[in-house]
Amino acid sequence: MSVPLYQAKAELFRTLGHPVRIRVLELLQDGPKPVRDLLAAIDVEASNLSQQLAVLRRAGMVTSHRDGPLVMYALSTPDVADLLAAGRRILGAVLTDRGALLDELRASGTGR
Amino acid sequence: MSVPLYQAKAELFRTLGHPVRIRVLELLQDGPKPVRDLLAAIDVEASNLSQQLAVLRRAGMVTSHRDGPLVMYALSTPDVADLLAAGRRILGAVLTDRGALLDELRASGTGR
DNA sequence: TGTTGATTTGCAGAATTCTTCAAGTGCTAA
DNA sequence: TTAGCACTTGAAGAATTCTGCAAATCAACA
Repeated sequence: MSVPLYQAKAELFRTLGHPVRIRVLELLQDGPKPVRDLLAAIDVEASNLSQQLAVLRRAGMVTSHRDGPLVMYALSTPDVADLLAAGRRILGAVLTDRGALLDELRASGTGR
Repeated sequence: MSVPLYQAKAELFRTLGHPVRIRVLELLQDGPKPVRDLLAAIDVEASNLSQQLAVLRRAGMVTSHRDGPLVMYALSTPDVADLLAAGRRILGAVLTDRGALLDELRASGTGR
């Protein structure tokens, strides 16, 4: 398999590797939203949000268009929702393993 | 939703945001493998591979154990395969959109 | 035409992540 | 017990990514 392909895959995941970007995508799962709403929901500076939106745009994960005074954003494909769901599942699996480990650690006596 | 949760999700995806780490996970989909095999398949320095394996281990995505002179690695949960598959799907969607855009760009005449 | 609200852009410094080199550990077999 | 794979760890410099501030753009409206 070609190296550039691995590169592309890595970049795709890296695009999701930021809390603000994840939140934006999750909010957009419910449908298109103007920046103003994202800003109200996320607690980040406007310029920072805009930078993160630019990252998502460059990666082709969202699209935007101006609607009067507002700029609307939307997921470019509903597949994004699948990816987020898959992420949630793994996080669940990993965290419960961690939890189990933590319990085991505590039960083992001396701790740390 | 709590901020640490978004942090955790972002870290999960960020873990996948590296070509070598992606390749390792894809290779491990076929079953456990010793480092030596990964090294033969990936074209990266041993110490670098080891660093990337450590990242995957810390994130809880793979587990390792020594088997005689070799160290074996395995996916910690098969859910990882789903995530990779979801990634492939989105990459497909995004790249075809890009392709379409590129075609449109070319057809439009002046280019750029 | 002058303002104001909404969003983006350009940057600089801080923080992270990558890559590589050198050195260290664990196991096996001569 | 020494030699030699198989891997991991530590550390430093290079490269990339984040964050916030100031300034610019764009539309609508008084």
